[in-house]
Amino acid sequence: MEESESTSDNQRPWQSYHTVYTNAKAGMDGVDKEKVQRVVYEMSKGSKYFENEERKEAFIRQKIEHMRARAAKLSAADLSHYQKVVDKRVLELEASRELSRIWLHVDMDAFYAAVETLSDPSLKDKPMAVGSMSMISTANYEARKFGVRAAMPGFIARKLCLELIFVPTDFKKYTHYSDLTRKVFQNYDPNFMAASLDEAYLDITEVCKERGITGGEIAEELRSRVHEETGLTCSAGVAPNRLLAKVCSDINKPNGQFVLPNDRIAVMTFISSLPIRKIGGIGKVTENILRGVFGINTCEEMLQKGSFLCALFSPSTADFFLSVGLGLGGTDKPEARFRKSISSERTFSATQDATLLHQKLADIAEMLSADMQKEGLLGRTLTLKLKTASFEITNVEVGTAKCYKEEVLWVPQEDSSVQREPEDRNLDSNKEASTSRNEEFISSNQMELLYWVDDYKCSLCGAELPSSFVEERQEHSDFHLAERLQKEESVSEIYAVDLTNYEIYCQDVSEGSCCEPKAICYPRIPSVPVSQLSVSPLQSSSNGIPPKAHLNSLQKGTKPYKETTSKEMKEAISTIPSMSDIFASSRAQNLDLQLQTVGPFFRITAKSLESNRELGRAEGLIRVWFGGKILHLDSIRLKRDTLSMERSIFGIGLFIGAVAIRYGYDCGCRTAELLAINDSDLYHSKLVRFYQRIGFKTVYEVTGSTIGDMAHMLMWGGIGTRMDASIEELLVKWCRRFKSQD
DNA sequence: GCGGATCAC
DNA sequence: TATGGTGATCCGC
Repeated sequence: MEESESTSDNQRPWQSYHTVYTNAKAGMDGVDKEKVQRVVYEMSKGSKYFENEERKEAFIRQKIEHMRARAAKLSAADLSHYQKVVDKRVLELEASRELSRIWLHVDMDAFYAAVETLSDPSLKDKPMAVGSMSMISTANYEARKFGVRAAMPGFIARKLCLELIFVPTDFKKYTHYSDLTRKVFQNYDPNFMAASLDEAYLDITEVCKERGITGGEIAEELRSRVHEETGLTCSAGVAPNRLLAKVCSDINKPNGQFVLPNDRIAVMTFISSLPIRKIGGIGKVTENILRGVFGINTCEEMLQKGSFLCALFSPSTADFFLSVGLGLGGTDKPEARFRKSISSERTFSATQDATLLHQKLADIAEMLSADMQKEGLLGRTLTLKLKTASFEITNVEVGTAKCYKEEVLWVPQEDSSVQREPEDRNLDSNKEASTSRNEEFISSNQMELLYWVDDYKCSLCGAELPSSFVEERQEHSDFHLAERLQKEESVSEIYAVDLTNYEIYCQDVSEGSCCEPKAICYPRIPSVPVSQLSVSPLQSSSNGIPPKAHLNSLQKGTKPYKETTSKEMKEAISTIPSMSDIFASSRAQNLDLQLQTVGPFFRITAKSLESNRELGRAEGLIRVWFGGKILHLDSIRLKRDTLSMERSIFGIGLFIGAVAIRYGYDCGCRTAELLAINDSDLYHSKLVRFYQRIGFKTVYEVTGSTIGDMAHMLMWGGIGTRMDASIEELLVKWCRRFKSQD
């Protein structure tokens, strides 16, 4: 069997390319499947998409082999044990069989295409597809004769049918007609379950009883009423449960119906020869596995191979398979279903342009944000999805309660036209420069190692500090840290501002990392053409209340923030340094601090009152996130002049930080976030320690070693340590520092 | 809880 | 030239 397949592969290679398009589908009878297969193969061959499909198929084959081996290892004793499990489970499932309800599944015929034909009757009888050259949503029956079908890219469809007419999708129109159909459904089951714009499940038990007519008669009537209301045809299936009703509605498509009586024998007969692929939930992969490993083709065989299924699949999956074999599924009252996620994704041509990618992310984030606002929803988990040019997909998920790395989701506060100042992006330059700089930097690290000679003298400058001066030693160490950072800055003008680093990341990811998740060895990751953002799961919120209030009132067991604050904390908050405290205190140190804001962005500069020269600055922005506002710190940098000063580096950093934090507090932020960039291990650890001393806590290490980190790096502009701090806690912690100076 | 995979429309 | 967008679920760590 295998051999004959592989020899035929050599002569007719298209036979080995398994697309979903050749799968039996209504209106596809009489199609020259061989030709379709060949055309699809010829059009796909050599493309990135094709290569990815081959990878996926190889993976599935491997999975099948693995499972075969496991099945072969099962002993007679194992099998008899699992057979007992099956017998017991089948009895239980059988006992749960529900034959008293009548379900109806309605499925509009070629819905989008039919609606388009209503608005343009000239399309009637012509092969037509709704969609674009890249993707087809629906094809009318004329087009299906050529093998054109949903989910097929348009350019392949055109090859199959040269006269094919393309009509762009128009969801407004489809929604309108969908609403019309639903008004009809309403009359038969006010609680009908809409499965999509063009499909619904109705529990018609009551209507049948009340009117004393059969399910088939209801189906006829409903279909003709739908036609009267919309001019569209639909097909229906009537059966004792939803799973079967769905299968039935497909049997006499289009414009037909099929009734499966509420009778156990009828159901079992129906199911016995039914190909498993007809069952909702069994797709291409599952079908291949079940056939490849166990030789299962029909639902009946699910029961025959029950012991194997129980042995090799999880209980829930095995349960599903067994109920399919029994023709069970979906009879429960439709419970209130609520949305569990909301997402936005876009496909674009491959690029490595970091600015462009960032813009895409921002756009998508905006769309998502808008959708969520429209729906009045809040998220708890954020997922970033990336699809590379080779169609590999990777997700990064993050709980927003723990971590706020979604810089891309900042929502401009009032003026959305505010742009980042151009200064921030003046380094669209060469990664070579950056890389070599790093190498040089690393190689020179050793001479920069600080230790205390004889536990007394600084190895770098000879300063003398006994070990008992813990704080002073730390500050001295920070001094050298800043010195080092400063030197680097002098090599390349701007170091600390992010965004410009994207190029490095893209480069590192694309050429540096070889990723081997699971058994497949992927080649290098190329550019990143697709990105998706989604948020899940959701907690809905009633209208009009600001997000902050929502989060508090919705999180179970979590009292509003203020209430959880301890008494001591409350007292401390009342004494936290005000902005004027901080400014006064800084002037006492001959420091001139300034805070500038442009829209959501801010910059804090520290100048020497004596020399009027800049000593350091911090930049960042206030971004709105679902749980409230967040103070996002891009950088805290200290200037060269700072190094020659007597006063502690830590002190100046603290002053600048304090203004930023106080500003964030005044803006209503509860959290501050930053990335301690890791360009070299030595200074990174010091940087982290510096921020730790200020009061930040590590939330995540972005190492760049996993595919997933790619997303982090895109968002944060580098590898390093993501750190967060509670703004109130910081201010409380610092209060003595500033109050006492007053 | 996270990330990958599958499925449906 | 070119293979989508949205939402759900399950499995394995």
